This record gives sequence, C-alpha cells and structure tokens, in this order.
Amino acid sequence: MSEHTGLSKGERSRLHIIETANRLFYERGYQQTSFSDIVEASGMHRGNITYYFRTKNEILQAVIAHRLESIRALLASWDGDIPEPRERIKRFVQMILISGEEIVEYGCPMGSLNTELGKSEAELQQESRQMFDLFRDWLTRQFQDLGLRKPRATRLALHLLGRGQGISVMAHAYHDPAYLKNEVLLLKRWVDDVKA
Amino acid sequence: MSEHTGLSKGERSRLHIIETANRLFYERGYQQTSFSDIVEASGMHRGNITYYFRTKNEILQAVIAHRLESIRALLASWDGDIPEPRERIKRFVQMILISGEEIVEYGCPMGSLNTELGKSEAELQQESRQMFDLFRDWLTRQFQDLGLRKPRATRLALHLLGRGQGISVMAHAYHDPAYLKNEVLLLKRWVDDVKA
DNA sequence: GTCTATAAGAAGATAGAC
DNA sequence: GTCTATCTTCTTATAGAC
Repeated sequence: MSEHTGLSKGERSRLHIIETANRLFYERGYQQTSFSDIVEASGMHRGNITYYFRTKNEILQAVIAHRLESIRALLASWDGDIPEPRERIKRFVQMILISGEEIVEYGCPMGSLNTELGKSEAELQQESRQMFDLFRDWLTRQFQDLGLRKPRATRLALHLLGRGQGISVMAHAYHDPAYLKNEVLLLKRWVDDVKA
Repeated sequence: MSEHTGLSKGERSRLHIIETANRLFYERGYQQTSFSDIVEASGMHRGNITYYFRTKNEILQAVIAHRLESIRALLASWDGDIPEPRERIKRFVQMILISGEEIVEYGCPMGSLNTELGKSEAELQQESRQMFDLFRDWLTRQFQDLGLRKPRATRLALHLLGRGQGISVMAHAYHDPAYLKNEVLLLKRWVDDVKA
C-alpha cells in the first residue's frame, strides 16, 4: 500500500489506465482511440493493460464508472458548499463557463460521448446516459427546493441540461468562447427568472 | 442520358453512392462506417465505388456537399412558401418536430456529424460546419426582417440553433419524443416573444 | 503484477482485367 | 464504367515468459 494515495500498486495502475483512457476518449473519441493509443499514452505495456482490462469495451465501462463517481463527488461538494438551491443551480451553469476552453475544443464530455455511442453502441449509450441522470436528479431536487412540484422540477432540470448541451455543441462547432460566455449569461438569467 | 432523372448513368451511380453513404454516416457515424459497409449497402462493387471516390474521405466531402445543397433547396422553398419572417423561423423550429423520430434515434444529422468530426478531424469539421452556417445566415436574415439589427439578429440565430442542438442531444440521449415535443413548444413560444 | 510476441481479422487503398 | 483480387497497415485480442 502507498501511504500517500491509500492505493495499492495494482489500484494505482488501474486508475492510471482509466485516467489516460478517459482523456483520450474525450479528446479523440472512443472509436478513434485505439488500444495502442492507450498503451502509448499511459507509458505502460500492452500486456499490463490487458491484465486489468481484457477489452477496450471494459475500459470504457470503467471510464464511465469513474466519471459517475467524479460527478457524485462534485454534486456532494456543491451540496456542502452552497446553501441556497438557486445558487446551486447557478453553480451548475457556471461549470459550463469554467470548462469553456475544453468545451470549445472538444465539446461536452457527456454529450459528445453519448452522441457517439448512440450510433450503434446502444448498451454503452445507456451506461453513459447515467451521467445525465445524476445531474438531472440533482437539478430536480434543487428546483423542488425552490418550491416546485416534482414533474415541473424534472422538466426544468432536463431543459437546463439541454440548454447546456446546445451551448456546448455550438461553441464547439464554431470554436467560439464568446458565444459560450454570452449563452451562459442568458442561462443564468433564466435561472434567476424561475419562480415557484 | 436517362429521360426520367436527367442524370447520366455515371451521375446516377455517383448519387447512389452519396445517398447510401449519407444514410450510413448518419445512422452509424462516419468512423463507424467502413468502406465495405458502403459497398454492401449500395449493392455496387468495390472497384466501381473507388472509380467515383478514391477514399472514404472524398465520399464524406461529397456527402457534405450534397447535404449543403439539400439545405439550400429547403431554405429556398421556405422563402417561396412562407411570406412572414416569424412564420419562417417557426418553420425552422417545426422541422425539429417533423424530424423527431430520426432525431430521437440518431441525433441531429448536423450536430452529431460535427461533434464526431470535431475530435481529430478538424478540417472536415469545418466543412460540416457550413451546414450550420446556412441556417445561421438564413435565420439572421429572418430576424433582420423582423426589424432587428444584424449583430443581435445573428446572436438570436445562433441561440436558436443552439436550442435546437440541445433538444436533439437530450432527446437522443433519453430516446424521448415527449421531451422533444415539449421543448419544441417552448421554443416556438420563444420565437413568438422575440421583439424588435 | 509486468512485459514481449504474435495470431486473426478488419480497415483503407490500389492494380488491372473486362 | 464495372468488376475481382490483393497489398499493406492497423486493430483487437491472446498466449505465455518472467
């Protein structure tokens, strides 16, 4: 066991593979990333990676599980740091601005992966959709805390998620940070205007 | 020359390849569609396809050019059929509803292709972006005809395009026609509320 | 747990007969 | 303009030594 990370050697290797693949899948796409790309980028050897993951498919599943955990941790930190539900929702919108550079270059990590997998990888698309589910459910709770009933809260949550996806797609298509910034502003105003 | 289509034998073969590839690229994605897939789906022979297009890349360029022509024809027909600019804009929004089934299953043809090409096919992404350009410029003209100045008209055009993309991404992620329908309704109301 | 080597197939691209 | 055959490279997956 490493005293610094609390992870065993094997756990560290496994995590290193996941993080490497996560970055490549985001920047190049899943299909466009070969097993050899992961080998090279990780600095590990082929057989060592297959020791942890037999197939590329398994790596993707681990990457999705890893992303889900990251999102859970993020939402929990927002719950801890921000008392007001409206401010929490705006924190979600702010995330789009904070990630702006990456979004402009590669699109939304959730949206672009889901869109890619939606084309003839139906099972994996459903797994990746769980990332949206986490945000949808969390946003729904925040809207409920604003005094809205659950059906409307869910509708607004999905609307907000969709707005974020639209911003990401267009900002990426035009590689335009100014568009992203302006649309985030509009979206924050929309959040301010939501009334019970 | 064929009297029925006005196309020569070669032109018909070329068009057949383009239409076959267009469908496959949409349903499976560009990367996920192999040259052999196009051979099989077209019913033509490998060498005959390479006679018209030497590489898969060239087929994609022809597919994009073909889509651009279709969009130009569509916008021209709207210009001819619909006198009021606001109704023209709503016709654009209505298109999302009309294409709803395909969008739910495969996403937006423009958005999903652009997102895929944005990952390490930068030149081709810029070609595919021209599809957005056509709608952006047309929508900009419609907003200008509503009495808006060009900068704001362009901002609203891009906003509207982004809303459409967001709806498509989420409707596809959740395979949810009801979400799409409801969001299209909201978007039509937004169009109604645009004032000079 | 780490590494090397390779099998088996699919991919894109090309040559050349008809 | 149409078709068959093949070349080369890349890709996934696996076997097995250390």
